[in-house]
Amino acid sequence: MSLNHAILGFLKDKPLTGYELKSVFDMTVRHFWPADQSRIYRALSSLADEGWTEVEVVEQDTRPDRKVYHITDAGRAELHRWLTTPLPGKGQHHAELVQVFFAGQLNDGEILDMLRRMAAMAEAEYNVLSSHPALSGDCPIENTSRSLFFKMLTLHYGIYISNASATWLKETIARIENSEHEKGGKL
Amino acid sequence: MSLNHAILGFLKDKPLTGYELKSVFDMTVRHFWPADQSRIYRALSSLADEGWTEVEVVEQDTRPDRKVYHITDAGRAELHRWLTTPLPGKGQHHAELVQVFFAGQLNDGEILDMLRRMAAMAEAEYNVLSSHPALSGDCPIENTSRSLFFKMLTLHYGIYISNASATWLKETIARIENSEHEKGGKL
DNA sequence: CAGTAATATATGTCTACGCATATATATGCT
DNA sequence: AGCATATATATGCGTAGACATATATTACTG
Repeated sequence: MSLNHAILGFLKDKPLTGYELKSVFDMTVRHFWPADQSRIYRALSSLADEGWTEVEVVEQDTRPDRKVYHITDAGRAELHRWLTTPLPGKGQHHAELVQVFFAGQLNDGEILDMLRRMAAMAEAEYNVLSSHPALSGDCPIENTSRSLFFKMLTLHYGIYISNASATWLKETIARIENSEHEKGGKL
Repeated sequence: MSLNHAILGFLKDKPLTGYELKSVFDMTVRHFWPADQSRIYRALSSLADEGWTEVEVVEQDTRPDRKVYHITDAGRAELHRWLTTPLPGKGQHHAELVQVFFAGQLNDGEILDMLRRMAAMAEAEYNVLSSHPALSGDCPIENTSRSLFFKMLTLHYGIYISNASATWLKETIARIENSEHEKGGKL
């Protein structure tokens, strides 16, 4: 399970609590691996059950005790195993494309609303990623320059793909505005 | 739920059985909406429960009776409602990017294996989509030229994105072969 | 003074999805 | 003769994920 292994990946750098992990996920991998708070806590339980992490309970007076998770040797081995194992390439479910696929049933106004909305989403995504703090050297996690290189790669991938997506949508909108779909224009 | 609405989309053209729907899904929307056989049958049950379809049982001697599903007026209304409703933009989970994100923990040989494998997958996807029968005019479902226009759009999107993905991976591989990640090269 | 955000963990529950399996028969291939 | 494939539907089960809610305190902001 990728969530478990992503957590191991973060814990390898530094011991963390569930609460801290939630904000680390949000600051770094949110755009390709959004993680729900409740799932992080449950994943942390299962990692400890399997012996891949150990819990250090830090008592606090005024707040709930912090449970700081440390990766074990077994956890490091499991992380390495997973990182070098090909993933079963599961087809992604892309509900927006289902809407496009059946858009012929709508009138042009409805279709343009749909596509403009999607284009706005793709552009917003592009803008969010393009203004990511890591791009201005403000990196929220500890990194060697080597590990930073690969973390930045995923950000650049997101920028690249959201840009491609937005471009495709804008071109499609332009084609529909020119009524190509009614003139039998070639794709 | 998109599966339910995709089924309604197909049934609007033509009444179909679960078995037929499975092959229609595989021939048309598989690349952005893979549908498990068991899920299709369960979806069909729930569509009938909600009154969006009606079942016509066609008896057969040697095989199980065919249950042909027809869309109802309520079903057509629901389909239109869904097609014109913005989807809650859920972040996709992309496990391969998790592997790239933590790839700094691997050695260069392991990383190149990973990226070459991913590039091969992306290229394979690109090749499959590029040789889709619909591109040579061999279209497996009934279509007006208007509805065909939008169905083709999703195919072109897949080709466009898988190409972008493969290009990004190949460029990344080249950069690592040139050891940019060890020279502190800029991204 | 009241409301909200931050710190911190945890459970309950629903749904979608994936995989396996069950049942039954005809046809075609090797 | 045996095996795979196509036709046809259905249930069982495990897991991941989404969303809500519970608990408890401090610190800030209007």
